[in-house]
Parts: sequence; structure tokens; C-alpha cells
Amino acid sequence: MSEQPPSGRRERKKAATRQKIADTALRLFLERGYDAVGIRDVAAEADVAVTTVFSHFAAKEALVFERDADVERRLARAVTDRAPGAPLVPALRQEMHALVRHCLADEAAPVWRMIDASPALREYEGSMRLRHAETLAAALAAEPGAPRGATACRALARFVVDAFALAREADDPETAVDDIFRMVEAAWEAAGAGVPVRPVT
Amino acid sequence: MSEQPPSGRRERKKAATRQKIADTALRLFLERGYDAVGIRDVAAEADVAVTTVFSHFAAKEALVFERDADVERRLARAVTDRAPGAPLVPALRQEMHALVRHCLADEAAPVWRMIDASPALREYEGSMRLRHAETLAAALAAEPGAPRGATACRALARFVVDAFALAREADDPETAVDDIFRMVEAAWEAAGAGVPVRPVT
DNA sequence: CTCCAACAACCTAACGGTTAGTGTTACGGT
DNA sequence: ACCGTAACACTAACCGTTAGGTTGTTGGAG
Repeated sequence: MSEQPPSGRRERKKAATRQKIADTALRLFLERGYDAVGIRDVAAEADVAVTTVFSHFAAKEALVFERDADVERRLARAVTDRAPGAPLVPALRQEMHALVRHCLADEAAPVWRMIDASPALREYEGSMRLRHAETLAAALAAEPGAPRGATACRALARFVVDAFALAREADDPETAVDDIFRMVEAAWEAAGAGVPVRPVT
Repeated sequence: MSEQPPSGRRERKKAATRQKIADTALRLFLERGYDAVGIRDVAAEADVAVTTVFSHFAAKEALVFERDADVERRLARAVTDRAPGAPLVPALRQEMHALVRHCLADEAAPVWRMIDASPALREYEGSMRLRHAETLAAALAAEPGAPRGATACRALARFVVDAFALAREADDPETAVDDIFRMVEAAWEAAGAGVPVRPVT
């Protein structure tokens, strides 16, 4: 979309530095615990200056959620790139199943245990999801298929990210996603009550 | 319930100190801006030690949301103390209308403008609401009337606090509450699909 | 009435995330 | 070859927050 703008070496070096910092940080966090590792430790181990760390990551917590931009994109694309005519909410439910499985069954399990153990990380995750919800809301509002009001779009987006958070904490995450999405589906239909679902035909 | 445990003077002095700190802090924040006022400033102006501030408030942001325990209680009571036989979701909607009006039309307007202007405060408010949602979820789960699963209760609680956040940002907050609560109502009914709504009769 | 345990509040000093301020290098386009 | 700029470094702080240890008032037991 907007990748590979002009060229090369600088951007490669920059990306390499960023990756090195993120990898080093995650390794140290898992080895010694999130709170026991300081930014100065990460910087020293990655052989960069402290200020360099903060030029790549806005905060210490962001080191843990390095790939969060992917999730944001995937959520929006689950809406925009779905098969033409495919229903909206089931598409989102499917994506959510994929996300939950990815976070839960993966080799990523220790990371999520670490996140759950740290209030700072949990709080950061919360506001991150809120950003994702806003992006998703924008994608929903741009949908030609079922144009609800802006408020309804934002509400649905929030409900969806809520579903993720709740499912991750539930005993049976897969079932929880389905349970919550039954509610989400009903909510979305109710939002379209005034505006007819099939107006054109 | 659990107020006025034994007695007197100590608790009164303590409460007075707490109030003095909160009042001083809010005044300074509004005068000079949240970021421009440090904890050390607040402590000096309130004539207490820095450590005393933190013995009354867990964080700087908590100085702004001093009365948040009230909101938490009111939410739970909107469920538990409603007229017998009264429907659940409308009771919550009514409470939400009251909350939104209180935050919006009040003399509290400058405070909320300050909150909206500060990322730190917005983030703090987010996790605060999450706590409120958990409290509300517990109240819902204890309801004899319509016992959905624990997941459904937590989901509804989240949707409700989402409604507050979204309504506060909407052009027409009152209408937004109603719009979102139409969705919430539908979600709650859908959650009761498996479990019959009137099982005993 | 006295004395003691508890607890609010104090002070000092630090820790750890974050940010200016200021250079220094190495690309990349001209 | 040359210059503007982006990436990184170093230092030194700022600010929220916490630990350590002290003082003084209070409420209640003896």
C-alpha cells in the first residue's frame, strides 16, 4: 500500500535496529521478568543509546506489543477485504477466532502470561485496543453495505475488541468468542432497525 | 453498609486531609493545566508531604477522579436496588443518562475538557471504567432474575461502560445513549436465547 | 488516669521511565 | 563531490513513585 517508499539502506538499517531492540527486550523480559528489566538494561544489551530505544518505541510497554500494527490492519481488512456480499459480523467473528488462537495456543503463551502478570502492560494493552477499535470503527463507517450511524459503528468496534479481551480471560476462549458474538450480532442488527437492512432492491 | 465503623476524630482528620489534597490539586490543575502541575506542587500547596498525597491517592491521575467510587457504587445499585420486577437494561440506561448529564451539563465541564486533553488521564479513565465494569458484572451475575453465563454478564458490563465513553464523545450524548442501549438491549436478549427468559412458571 | 499500640503524617533519598539539548556520523539526492 | 537530513549517541535532568525510618496524636485497655 504505502511500503517501500523510495529506497534502501537507511531504512533497512533502521528496521534492523528496531528489530534488534525489540528482540533483545523481549528476551530480557522473559528471562528476568518485565519489572526487573530497565530501559537502560535493554539499551545496553542491544548496544544502543536509551534515546534510540525511545525513538523507535513510544514507551517501555510498546516493546512488548511490537507487532500491534498488524492486528490493527487485520481487523480493518477483515471488514474491507471480505468476500463481496459476505455478512459483516461473521467475518469479524472469524478474524477474532484467529486472533485468539494466535495469542493463546502459540509459542506466544509465555508472553501473554507476562502481560497478564503486569498491571502496566494490561493497562497499555487496553488503550492499544481502543485505538484498534477506532480504526475498525472507521472501516465500518466506510462500508457501503450496511451504513449505520457513526455512533453505532464505534459501539460495534468497541464490542468487538471487548470480545477479544473477555475471550482471552475466559475458561474456554473459543466458546466465549461465539457466545459474545451472538450478542454482538444482535446488537448490530438492532442498530440497523431504523435504517432498513436491504434498502435498494 | 460498611461506613462509620467505630468513631471519630482520626477518621475525620484523615478525610479532611484527603479532601484538602483533592481540592487543592483540582484547583491547581484547572488553573495551570494538568501537565504543568507536579505532585510536589500539589503537596506544597496543600501543605502536606509528597508521601501523604500517595497514601491517599494511588496515582496522580486519581486526584482528578476522586469521586469514582461513587460511580462504581451507583452502577451496581442501579442493578441491585431497582424496583422488583423492573427490567434490567432500562434501569441501566436510566442510570447512564443520569451519569452523562452529570458529567456533561454540570459545573464539571472544565474538568472533562481537561481530561479529554490529557492522554494520561484518558488512559487512566479507561482502566478505571474497566474496574467499574467488573463490579457491575459481579452484580449482574448475582441477579436472580435473568441468570446468563459469567461471560455474558461481563460482556454486558463492558458494553455499558463503553456506552458511557462513546456517549460522552458524541455530538448528542443523550441520543447516543439511547442508540447504544438499543444495541445493548438486543445483545442482552440474545445472551438469554439458550436459557429461557421465564423458566420457572 | 496512664500508658501503649496503631496509625497518620513527616522527611530524605533514591529508582526508573521519559525527554531536552547537543553533537556526530553516514546516507541519499542533486 | 556536496549538502541536507535522518539516525544515533551522550549527558543531564524532570517527574511520578516508593522505601526507610521518625514523630506525634489518638483511641482504648488496664
